[in-house]
Amino acid sequence: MPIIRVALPLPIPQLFDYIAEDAVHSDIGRCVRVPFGRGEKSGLIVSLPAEADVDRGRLKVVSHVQREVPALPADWLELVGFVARYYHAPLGEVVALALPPGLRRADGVSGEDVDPLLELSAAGRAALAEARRESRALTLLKATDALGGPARRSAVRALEAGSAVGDLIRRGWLVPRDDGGGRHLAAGRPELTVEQAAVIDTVVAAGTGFHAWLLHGVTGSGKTEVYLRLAERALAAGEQVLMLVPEIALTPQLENRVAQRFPAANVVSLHSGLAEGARSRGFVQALSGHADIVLGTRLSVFAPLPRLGIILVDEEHDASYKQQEGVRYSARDVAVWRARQRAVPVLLGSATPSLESWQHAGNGRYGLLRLTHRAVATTLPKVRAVDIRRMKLDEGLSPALHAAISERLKRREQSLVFINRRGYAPVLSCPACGWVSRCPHCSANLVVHLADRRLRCHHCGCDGGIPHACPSCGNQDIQPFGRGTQRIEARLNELFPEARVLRVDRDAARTRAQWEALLDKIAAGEADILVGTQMMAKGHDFPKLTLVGVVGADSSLHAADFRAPERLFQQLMQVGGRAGRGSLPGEVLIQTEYPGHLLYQHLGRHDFDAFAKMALDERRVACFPPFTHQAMLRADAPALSDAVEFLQHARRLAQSCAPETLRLFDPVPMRMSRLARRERAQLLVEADSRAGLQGFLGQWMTMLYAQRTPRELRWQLDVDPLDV
DNA sequence: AGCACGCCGACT
DNA sequence: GTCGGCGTGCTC
Repeated sequence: MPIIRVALPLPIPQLFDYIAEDAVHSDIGRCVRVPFGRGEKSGLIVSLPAEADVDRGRLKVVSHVQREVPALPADWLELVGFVARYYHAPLGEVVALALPPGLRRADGVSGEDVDPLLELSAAGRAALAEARRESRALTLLKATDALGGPARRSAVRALEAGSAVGDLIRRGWLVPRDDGGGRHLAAGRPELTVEQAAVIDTVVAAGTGFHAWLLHGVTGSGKTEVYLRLAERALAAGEQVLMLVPEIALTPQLENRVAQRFPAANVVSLHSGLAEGARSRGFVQALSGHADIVLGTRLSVFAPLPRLGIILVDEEHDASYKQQEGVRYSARDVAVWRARQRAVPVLLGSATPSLESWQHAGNGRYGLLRLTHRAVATTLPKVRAVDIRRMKLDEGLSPALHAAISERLKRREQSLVFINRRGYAPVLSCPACGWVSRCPHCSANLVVHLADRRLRCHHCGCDGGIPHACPSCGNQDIQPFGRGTQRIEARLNELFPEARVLRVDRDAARTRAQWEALLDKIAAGEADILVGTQMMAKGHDFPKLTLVGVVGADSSLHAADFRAPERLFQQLMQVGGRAGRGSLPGEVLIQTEYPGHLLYQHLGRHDFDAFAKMALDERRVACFPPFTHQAMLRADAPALSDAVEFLQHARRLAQSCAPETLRLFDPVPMRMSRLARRERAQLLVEADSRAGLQGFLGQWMTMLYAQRTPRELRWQLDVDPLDV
């Protein structure tokens, strides 16, 4: 009587055995429904053990084995196994995170091939030949023919008059074709620059097999074209491409570009915003090998790809690759492991690489590839630090920035005022008694949103009305203190009444549709001055944008987090890169009280190498990553003392098994110690070697899982934490 | 995570 | 005398 071992989505590190009469070895990797306790759960078969690890009499019988979908292959089980081991998470939780929910529930998946490959039929060619008058159908047929080969239904739909695609199929002008023709390319790809060609040659010359590359390319140097060419080579070899992007909502442009370049390829996009059915279908297409390109956010690193040929990670420094809840994996790091496992190349690209990756490139673990020239514009923008120490600012705007904006208005070019704070003002305060608007649930201030007259917490989302008098002393004269996007927007409207001011922050672009509408508006030149947060820093081209003014950058110069300077440099470099991407030269003005600060100096010279060297030297001296390896144990409870007590207990347990080289810090309240009515504390663990850290964490977690914790207390481990 | 079992305070 | 509090322990 065969026994199956099943991973279930439970916060405990055990697997559960069941009896399955007809189970065979090839059922490993299949989804199942099993009786569990009083109810039923869905999980994944991970092995067929010869003997159960409990008395046979206790085993229950599996309810259902999902055999309509191909089983997850052994390499995929290894992948989730690695993630479970490295991040010390229960295997079942990793499986639950990696599998689309619909698939894991082991119910059927409908309609796999939703994007058929189409080509012109003889009838279609005839219709094209004898066409005399224009019609929507003919316009589309012509455009489809111009692609020069077979194309996916979705690619045809994206063409002019694309909505007529159903009509063309009904008339028999376009017919399905079943050959896996993902190799066909659209005509008219851009010429490569010398640097781009050299980069591709280097990757190609290294041959197949595992190679990790760091592609450092300045903004506008055409990294995407390098990705597309490498993808093209993989597709031509009949391989699948995995392309990771930070946030799919911010990169519809890339999605379109990939679809346009490879009209016949089956491009599957995977992200958490997808409807359940679509995500399951995409995953199954990857699994069955019908997907040619998987393009998606961090969770797509778990796509099973039987013909995987290359992994591309765009904007590899981006923090959104790190999951910030549950299993706190880094998709970028998992991608590198995956490439090694599958013996394929992986390319990490960025204009501002993470210092971790930069260090790997420096010591030869990664090959370093460079794009030092802009492909799309003549020069990099001129960066200038504006010394505001002796200046009278107008609502945070310096005379220099004011003048620069006026100049752009005269020349009918666009300006961007970049401020990393949304809302009207970061806090409402009373000058008489010192009262400030605090969030009742978090250790954060409530932000003034004047547009809808609310006080809002950016951490837990709660909001309330703006009081007319100080709730503490009754003073009528309470003032918004500090500046956010809305306040700058309001002042710019007063200063430049003739200009069209457009605010671009998370409040203005709450949905993907709103965001795309804003992008269209900017691209169409329907705005003169943009006021934006970091959303504006992501890779978009605005040809008429020639000025970026940075307000309030200094605040992150002395932040407590040792990664703050790295993030600031990355952010300013990225947002500065928005200036002058068309034929017009760009300019960046950074308002600062520290014009001599080395960070700004390096930025002014676009000298990432010098900045990275400085930052890495500081990290080496201070024994921070990437020179040490960290893990963070976090606990949260309604009372701070409970969280701290648990961590102190955990620390005592750790001391009993910690090697000499391990450094255990004291439990401390987190910087945002109170969040959504829960108090949070953390305990940092540091080691010189990854192996030393991992060995310790294994023992420590075993001990911690064995502890019974008070029901109101929750804890989780964060390996390689980003926020310390 | 659920969910049951299991011992101590205010109610029909 | 019961209903129910959540502490503790198990789920193949």
